[in-house]
Amino acid sequence: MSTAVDKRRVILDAAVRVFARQGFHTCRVADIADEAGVAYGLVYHYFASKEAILDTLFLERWDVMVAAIAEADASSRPPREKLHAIASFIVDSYRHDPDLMKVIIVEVTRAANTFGRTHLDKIMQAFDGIAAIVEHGQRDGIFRSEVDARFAAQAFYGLIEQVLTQWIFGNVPADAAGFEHAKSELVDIICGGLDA
Amino acid sequence: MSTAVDKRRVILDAAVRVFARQGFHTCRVADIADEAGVAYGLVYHYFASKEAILDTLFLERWDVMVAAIAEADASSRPPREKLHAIASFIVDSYRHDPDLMKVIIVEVTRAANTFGRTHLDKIMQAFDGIAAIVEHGQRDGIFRSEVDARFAAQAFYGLIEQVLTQWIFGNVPADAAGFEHAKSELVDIICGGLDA
Amino acid sequence: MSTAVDKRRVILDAAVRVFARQGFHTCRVADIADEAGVAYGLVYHYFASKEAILDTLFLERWDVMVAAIAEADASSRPPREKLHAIASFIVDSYRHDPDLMKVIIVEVTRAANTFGRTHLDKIMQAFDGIAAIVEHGQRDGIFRSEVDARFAAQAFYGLIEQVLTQWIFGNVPADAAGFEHAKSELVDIICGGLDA
Amino acid sequence: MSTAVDKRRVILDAAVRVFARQGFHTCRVADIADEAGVAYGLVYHYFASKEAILDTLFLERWDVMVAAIAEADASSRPPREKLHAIASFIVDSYRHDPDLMKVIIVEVTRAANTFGRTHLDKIMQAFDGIAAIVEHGQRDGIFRSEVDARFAAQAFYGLIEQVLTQWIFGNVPADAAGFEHAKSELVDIICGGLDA
DNA sequence: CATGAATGAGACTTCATTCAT
DNA sequence: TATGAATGAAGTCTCATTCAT
Repeated sequence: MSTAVDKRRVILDAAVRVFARQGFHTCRVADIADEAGVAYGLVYHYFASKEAILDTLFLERWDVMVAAIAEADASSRPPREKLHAIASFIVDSYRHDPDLMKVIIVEVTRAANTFGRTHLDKIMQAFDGIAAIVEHGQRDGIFRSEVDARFAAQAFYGLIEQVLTQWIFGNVPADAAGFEHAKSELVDIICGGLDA
Repeated sequence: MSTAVDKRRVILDAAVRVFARQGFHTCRVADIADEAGVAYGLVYHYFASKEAILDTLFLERWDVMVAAIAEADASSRPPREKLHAIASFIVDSYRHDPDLMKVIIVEVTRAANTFGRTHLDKIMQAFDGIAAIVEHGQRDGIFRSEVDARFAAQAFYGLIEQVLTQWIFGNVPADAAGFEHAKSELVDIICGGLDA
Repeated sequence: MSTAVDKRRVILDAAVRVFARQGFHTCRVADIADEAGVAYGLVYHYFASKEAILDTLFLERWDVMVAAIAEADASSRPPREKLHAIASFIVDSYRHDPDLMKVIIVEVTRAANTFGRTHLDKIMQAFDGIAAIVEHGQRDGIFRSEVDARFAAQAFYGLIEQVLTQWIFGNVPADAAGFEHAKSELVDIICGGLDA
Repeated sequence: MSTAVDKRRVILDAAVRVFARQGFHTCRVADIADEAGVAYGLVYHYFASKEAILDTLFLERWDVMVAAIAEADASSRPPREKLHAIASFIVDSYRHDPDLMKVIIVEVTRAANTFGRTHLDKIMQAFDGIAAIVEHGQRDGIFRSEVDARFAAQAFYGLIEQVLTQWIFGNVPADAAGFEHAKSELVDIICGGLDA
C-alpha cells in the first residue's frame, strides 16, 4: 500500500538524527529504536549491526555526490564553474540535511581509524573526480600546470570540509547568506589564491 | 636520579602508539598499560581517566603549535613565508612523530562529537593565529582584501589537515621528498590559487 | 488432494536435518523454516514452539521402538534372538534415518537436563520392555538369575547407545558391514560376556 | 597468604553446582557469579567465556580418569580386576562429587553436538585405555578373542555411563549399597554375560 | 609508587514468539 | 493456510574505574 510506512526508512532517518546528536560511538541502538518509534529488534531485522546503518547512510549519499562531481566535469563549463557546482552541491546538501552531512563527515569521512578506512575507496572516488576537473582545466590552459592535480583536489575538498566543520561546530552561523557566501568564497580562494 | 624512568612519560608515549594503532574508542586502558610495560593500576595513578590521557597528549602538543603560529606572525617576514613557516612546523611535526599527529588530528581535531568539541577553544586559537597572519598580509597590501581572513584561515588549515590525512591514510607516500614538496605546494596553492 | 504436500510433515523432516546438523540449542526456528522452504510463521501455525517440534519427532519414533521391543518379547524365540531383534531394530533405524536417530539420542535420550527429563517415562518404557525380556530369559533358565534384570536392561541399552554414538561422532565407519557386525557383536557381548 | 581464597577455584566450584542444577545452556553467567558470591566481571577475569569454564572443569577431571585407566592397566592384576578398578574409580568419582560427574557426562561426554565433539580426542583416550586392557586380557587368554577390543571398550564405557545416568536421573537410589553393588554387577555383566 | 584483582553498569546482538494481513 | 514484519526479553561479554595490599 502506498500509505504504508517504510520502517526501514524510518529507522535510517532516525539514525541520522541520533548519530548527529550523540555521535556514533556514544549512542545506543536503543536510542535509534526509540527515536524511530519502533521496537528494538526491528532495527536488527533490517540491519545487521549498528555499523551497517552508518554504512548504508554513507553510501546512499556519497554515491550521489560522486555522481554530481562526475556530472559537473562532464559539462562544457569553465573549470571554475565546475568547482563552483561541486561546492554548491555539497553546501546545499548540508543546507538540506545538516544532520546527514554531519554524520557523514564526522563519523565516516574524518574517522580515519574506523569507517574512513573502511570506505577509503569510495572517498577517493570523490577526490579522483575533482582531480579530473583540475586536470582538464590545466589541459585547457585555464589552471596553472605547476600544481599537482591530485594535491589540488585534496586542497579543495579539505577546504570545503573545513567550512562545513565550522558550521557543524557552530562556530559560524549557518544561514542562507552564509551558505551562498561560502560557495563563492570557497571557489574564489582555491582559484584566485590569497595573493593580491 | 636522572636515570630513573618517568613512568608518567612512558605511559603517555605508549598511549600515543596505542591510540594511533587502534584508535581511542577501540583500545582499552589495558592495552596502554601493556604497551607501556607497567601495571594496570599505575595508569590511574597518573591519570584520572582514559580521556585525561588524550587530553594531556593534545594539549602538550597543541600549545606548542599555537605558540609556533604566534611566533611566525611575530616575525617581519612576508606573509607567504609566515604561512610557509606554519606549514613547515606542522609537516615537520608529522615527520618527527607521525603517531602523535595522527592521534591529535583523528581523535581530537576532527572529532566534532567528542574531543573536538571539548577543545574547541584551543583549536580556535590556531585559527585565530592564522587569521591574524592573513589580516596582516591584507593590511600590508600583500594579500587581497576581498577574502575573509577567518575564512582563509580555515581554508589553509583545512588544506594542511587534508594533506596530513592522506599520509595518515597511507594514500600518499610519506617520505622526505613528499614532506618538502607538500610544504611548498601547500603555500603555493593557498597563495597563488589555481588560476593561470 | 493426494498430491498436496503436507507442510507439517515437510517442517518435521526439515527440523530433523537442522537439529542433526546444528543441534537443537544452536539452531534457530528460522533455520528450520528455511530448510523446509516455508514461511517463518508457518512453523508456528503447526507447532506451538520449537520444543514441540522436537517432542513430536521423539514421540513419533520412540513409540514405534517401544512397540518393537514389546513385539520382540511377545514372540516365542529364545531371549538372545529377542535381544538381537531389538538391536536390529535400533541399528536399522539408524541405517534408515541416521539424522532422526541422532536427534533422538543426542537431544532427547542423552539430554538429562532438558528433554531427557521431560520424556523420562517414555524412555523408561523401553528399559522396562528390555528388562522383561531378561526376566523371561531368567525364568526360562536361559539367562543367569544372579543378574538384576533392570540393571541388565540398562547395560544393554547403554551399550547400543554407545555404539550409535560412535557412528554419530563419526569415529567408526557406518557402512552396511558395520551395521550387521554391530548387531551380532552387541548381542554376543551382552550375552556371552568377555570371559573366555 | 595461605588463608587467601582462590577466587578462581571458588568460581569453578560454583559453576559445577550451577551447571548440575540448571544445565549449561539454561544457566546464566550471572548465576555462577551469584553462586560463587563474586562480582559478575570476575568470572570473565578468570575465564574467557562460559564455555571455557566447562572446558576447564572437564579437562581437570577427565585427565585424572585417563590416568586412572592407564594405571589400572599397568598393574599385574587379572583383567577383570582391572575393569573393576575402572568401574570403582568412576563410581567413586560420582559418589564423591556427583554434581561434577553429572556435568561432565551430561554436558560434555554425551553432548555430541557441542562439547562432546570438541573434546572428542580426550574422550577417545579413555576408550583407548579400556581397549588396551581388553586386548591384554585377550592376549593372555583370559578374554575371548572373537570380541573386538574397541567394541568391547565402548560397551563397557557405555554401560557405566548408563548406570550413572540412572543415578543422575534419580531413577535408582544412589546410596552406598547401590554404589558397591553397581561396581560388581557392572563387571559381572560385561565379563560374565547374561548367558547361564 | 606500584600491582592487578575486583567491581558492576552498560551495550550489542539474538531469537522465540506474536500478530496483522 | 500462509507470510514475514514486529516485538522485546534475555544473556554474553566488555571494560573503565576502584581498591586493598
